Amino acid sequence: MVVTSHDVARLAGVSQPTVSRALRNSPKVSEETKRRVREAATALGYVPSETGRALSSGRTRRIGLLLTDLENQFYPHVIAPMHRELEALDYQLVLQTESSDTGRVAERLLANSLDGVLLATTTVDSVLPVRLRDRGVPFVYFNRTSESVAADSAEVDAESGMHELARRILELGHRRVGAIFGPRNASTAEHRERALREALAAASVTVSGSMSYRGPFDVETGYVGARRLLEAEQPPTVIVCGNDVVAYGALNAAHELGRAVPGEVSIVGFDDLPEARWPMMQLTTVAFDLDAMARRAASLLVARIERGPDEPYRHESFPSRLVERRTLGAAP
Amino acid sequence: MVVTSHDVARLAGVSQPTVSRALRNSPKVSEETKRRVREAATALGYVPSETGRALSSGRTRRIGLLLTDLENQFYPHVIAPMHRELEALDYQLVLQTESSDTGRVAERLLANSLDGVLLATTTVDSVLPVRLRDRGVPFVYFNRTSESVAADSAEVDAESGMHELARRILELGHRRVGAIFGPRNASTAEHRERALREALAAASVTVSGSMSYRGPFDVETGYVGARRLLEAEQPPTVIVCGNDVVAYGALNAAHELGRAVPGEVSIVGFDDLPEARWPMMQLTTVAFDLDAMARRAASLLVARIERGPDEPYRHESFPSRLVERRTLGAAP
DNA sequence: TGGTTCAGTGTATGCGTATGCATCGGAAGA
DNA sequence: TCTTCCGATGCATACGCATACACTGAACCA
Repeated sequence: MVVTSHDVARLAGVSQPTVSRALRNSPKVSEETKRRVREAATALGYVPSETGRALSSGRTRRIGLLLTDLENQFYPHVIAPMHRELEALDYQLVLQTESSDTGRVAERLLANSLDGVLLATTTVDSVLPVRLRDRGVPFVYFNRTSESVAADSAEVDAESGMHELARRILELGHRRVGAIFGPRNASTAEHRERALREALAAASVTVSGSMSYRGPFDVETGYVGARRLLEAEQPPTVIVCGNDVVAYGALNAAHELGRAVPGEVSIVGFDDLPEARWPMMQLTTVAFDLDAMARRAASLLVARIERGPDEPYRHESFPSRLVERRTLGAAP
Repeated sequence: MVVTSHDVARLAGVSQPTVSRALRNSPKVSEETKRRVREAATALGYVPSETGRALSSGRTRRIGLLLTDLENQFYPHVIAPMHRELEALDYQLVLQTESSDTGRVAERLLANSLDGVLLATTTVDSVLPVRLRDRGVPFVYFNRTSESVAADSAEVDAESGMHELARRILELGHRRVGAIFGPRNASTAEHRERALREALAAASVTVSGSMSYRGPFDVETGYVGARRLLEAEQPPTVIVCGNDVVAYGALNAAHELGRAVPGEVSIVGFDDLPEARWPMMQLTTVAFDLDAMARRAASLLVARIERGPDEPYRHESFPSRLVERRTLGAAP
C-alpha cells in the first residue's frame, strides 16, 4: 500500500541504505546512482516516512508551541511568523495549550517526542521548565522569562516605550492615570507595570490601587477593568492597558458607556498588533517588532536544537517605542 | 538517557511486551503485574515514545489542519474548538498552510504520517483531495466542499440565513444592494452568493457587477471593496459581506470615509465571530454555530480514521440565521 | 490420572529509516 | 605484476513499541 525505501531500492536496483543515502544527497553515492534512485522514487511517488526517520535519527523535526489560550487575538500574530520561520527551517509546528494539569502537559510534550518547545504562555509555571530541562528538551522563552530555569529567550524591552509613553501622557496633562495590568506571576506583565510606574514616579504620579485593575491579557479583562475604572467617582483621564487585546476591551467599555475617546478618556495599548492600525481602532500603543521577535524565538530554538546544549544562552531583547494614533489625547 | 519500556521491564521483573500490555491496560495481564509495572513506570518517569508507537501501530494520533492564512481573524475560532475536541479524543493538531506549491503541501501532509487532514482552506484545490484519496489519507472538508472528490464534510447551510437577511434588507427599504463576495472557486463563497442572489431575485433586486466586489475572505478585501463601492457615484445603501472578517474591513472603510453606519450605509457580515458582538462593532450578521461545526469536523475525521473507509460519507449541515445588531438599518 | 483449557507471560518479529562496518572492484603506485 | 588505497555499495543492526504466536503451569473435567 505505502511506498517504502525498499520499494524504491528494488526498482532502482540498489540496496535500501543506498536509497536513503542517495535521497539525502550523501557524497558517498555516485551521481549516476543518485539519478537512478531519484527517478525510481519519483516514479513510485515515494515520500520518506517521518516516523521511520524519527525513530532512527532520534529527531522528529517537530516543535511544540505552548500557548495560554488559542482564541486570544494576540496569538495569530505569533503563530504565523513562527510557522513561517519553522517551515523555512523544515520543522513542523504542534500546538499545545496550557491545561490546569501541568503534569499532563509536560508528559504530552515529552511523549510527543518534540525536538523542542516554545514557551509562549503568559504566566510563569515553575514546574514545566524544570521538567523540560531535566529531560533535556530544548526550549525557549517567548515574551516572558523565568528566573528559576535558564534558557534562551526573546523578549520586549518595555522600558524604552513605556518611558516614552509616560512622558507623553504627562505632557498631555494627564495626572489621573489608570492602568489595566496583566496577570500576576507573568514576567511580561511585571516588566510593563514596573516600567510604567517608574517612569510616572519621576513626575510624582502614581497609579493607585483604585485606579488599576489586573487580569489575564484578554478582551474581557480590558472590558471589565475599564468599566470599573470609568464608573468610579473620579475616573482616570487615561487608561494604560497591559497589551492591545486588553485595550480592545477597554475601547469596548468606553464605547458602551458613551465616553468619547480620547475626548473624555484616553486609552493606550501595547504590542501594536495589525488590528491596532484599523481606522475603526486607531489605537495609540507601544510598538515593537512582534513578527521578528516570534521568528527569532523560533530560530533560537532551532539553533539550540542543532548546535546543542553547550552554547551560551542568548537573550534577545526587542526595543519598544510609542506609536501615536487617535486614542491618546490631551487630558480633559 | 531516555527511559524505554525495556528499562521499565527490567525494574518490574517482566518482559518488555508485558510492559506494553500492562500500560495499555490489556485484559491479558494480571492485576498484580499491572500494579508492579505501573509502579516501575512511575518510579522511572517513563513516558511511551510516540514515535515508537507510531511506527509499530501505523497510527500517529496526529491530525493536520490545512489553512489558507494563519493570520486571518477567522481561524482562531476554528482552531480552538478543533483543538479542544481533538485533545479530548487524544489526538494532536499540526498546522499547515497552503503554499503556492500544492504538490509540496501534499507531500508534506503525507510524509508527516498524519492520520488524517482537516481541509479548512477556502479555495477548492482539486489536486490535494485526489492525492489524499489515492494515498488513503482520511480527510474532512470544513466550511467548503468539492464535487470532484467525495469526503465527509461540515458546512453551513447559508440559505436559511441569507433568505432571512434578504427579506429584512428589502423590508428596510434597501434597493441598491452592494456585496463583497468571497474568492472565486470557493464553494463557501459561491453558496453564499447564490443564496443572496436568489433571495433578492424574488423581489427583482439584483446585485450588479458595479455593486459587487470579490476577493479573499480577509480584512483587506472588505476595506478595498467597500471603498470602491462607497466612492462610486451611486453607492449601495447596504453592503453584504462574504463573512465577518470582510465586514471588519468594510466598517473600516466606512469609518475612514466618514460614512455613518447604519445611517448612510448598512454593513452585514456572516459567521457571527465573537468580535462581532463587541460594543465597538455590533455587527449585524448571519450566525451559525461555528464552534460546534469545528468540533464536528474534528470528530467526523476521527470517526473516519477509527471506523475505516467503508462507512458512508456524512455531510453535516449547520443552519444559519440572521442576528440583528447595530450595523443594519433602514435605507437612507 | 490423563487430557483439555485457559490465564498469564515470554519470544520473535515487524514497522521504515539511518548508519557503522564490511566488501568489492578498479586505479594508481612500486 | 602485486600491493595499496579509495570510491561506491551492500550488510547488519539499531531505534521503541506492538502483536502474533509459543509456551508454561494450574485448574478442571471425565
